[in-house]
Amino acid sequence: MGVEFGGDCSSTAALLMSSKTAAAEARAVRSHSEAERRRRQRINGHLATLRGLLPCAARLDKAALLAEVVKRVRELRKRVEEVEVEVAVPGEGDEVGVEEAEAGGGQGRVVRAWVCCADRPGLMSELSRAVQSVRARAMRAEMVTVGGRTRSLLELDVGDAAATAVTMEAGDGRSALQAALWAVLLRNQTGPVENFSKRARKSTRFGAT
Amino acid sequence: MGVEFGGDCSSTAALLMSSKTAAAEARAVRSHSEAERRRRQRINGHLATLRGLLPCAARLDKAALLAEVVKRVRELRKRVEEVEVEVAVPGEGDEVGVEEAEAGGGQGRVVRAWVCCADRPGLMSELSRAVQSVRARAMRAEMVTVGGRTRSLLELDVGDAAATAVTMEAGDGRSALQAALWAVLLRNQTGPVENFSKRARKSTRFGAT
DNA sequence: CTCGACACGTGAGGC
DNA sequence: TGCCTCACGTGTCGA
Repeated sequence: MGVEFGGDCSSTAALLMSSKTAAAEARAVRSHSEAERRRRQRINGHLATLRGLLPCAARLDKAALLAEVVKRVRELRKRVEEVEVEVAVPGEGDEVGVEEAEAGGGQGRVVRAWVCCADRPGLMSELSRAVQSVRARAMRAEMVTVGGRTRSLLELDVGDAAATAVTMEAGDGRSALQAALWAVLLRNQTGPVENFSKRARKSTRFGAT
Repeated sequence: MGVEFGGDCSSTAALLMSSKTAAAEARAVRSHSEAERRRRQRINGHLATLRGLLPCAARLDKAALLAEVVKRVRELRKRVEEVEVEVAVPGEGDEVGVEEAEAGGGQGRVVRAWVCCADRPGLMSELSRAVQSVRARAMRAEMVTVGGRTRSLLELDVGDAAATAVTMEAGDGRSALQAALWAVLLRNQTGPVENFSKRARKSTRFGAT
């Protein structure tokens, strides 16, 4: 309302203010609105792309769509961090690690163990036997091999560890597991155990987050 | 420009058009602009959240930010589809599947196999031996166990399969692998093989995208 | 001064 | 009718 009368007002204003920039301003104003329109097109185009990318979020409020996008990004980011950062590309050095997992699962102690070494046939079986040898159970295992080197991550349920090894403390259980894993790793080597400590790197990280 | 004169124009218009809705429209107009302002706040709020969520995309154009978000969502969606949809939560029915992977890795045929069955100690070792029995090599393995049921995904390098089994065609190699995996699965059962086909579900999906 | 990005108010259209 | 969402043109600030 009042816009159709605004023509008179603005023309009056134009006559009053700048006399020389009459048609020049007209072009400037038009280019301005066109540029703004293009900007909106870019934004809404990306918004439409996101709408297509999200499965459930067709026909959604522009704001609600963005909220949904935020949710999805958070979910996916968490998923990736869970499984991808942990099992990274195998490193150059041989490595064995054991650490307590955060107390999320509930009953039974959960331990996270990883081994990085040269790949060889049967390695998976040997690791599995090592796990069994300390009375642990693999809840979840992941392994990646590239360029002849392999890295395995084992999420182990060590039950109520005290029951299976009454005389052991928790620390002994961990080092038993670690020793078994080291044994698997060293079975690959030419010489026996004399370079044991030399090959040990940042093993048995504990409580790292 | 002309807006400061618009006050006169609009009041004139108000006097001319509807005499009774004078102050009512004033309130309506104000509420409208306020609502619109709130709408903008919601959108920009979510936009800011996304800005914080993306690592590299601080201080970015609003449109460029959305483009970056689109990119991230595509990346993450691909990642998740690669490793998470395949290794989903173990189903209720026993299942063995073998399929050719897309030709991404380069040399050597890559086969993707999965097994879903009841969990038991030593299952991992048996699966590993089954893989070895068909002269395949595990490039990558993933396994998830929940509620006593387990599902494993194996990405196998079957080398140049023709070399290890000269008389075999590719199809025979696949079914050999599948038979070995079925053998592992059935070792768990009470009765032997009579319910073989009853337990077979959507096994040996092939070429699915 | 021009260009690009932003927030604002406003008209149109959908429940 | 009122409320809501959207696109539009515009004023404004900063390179």
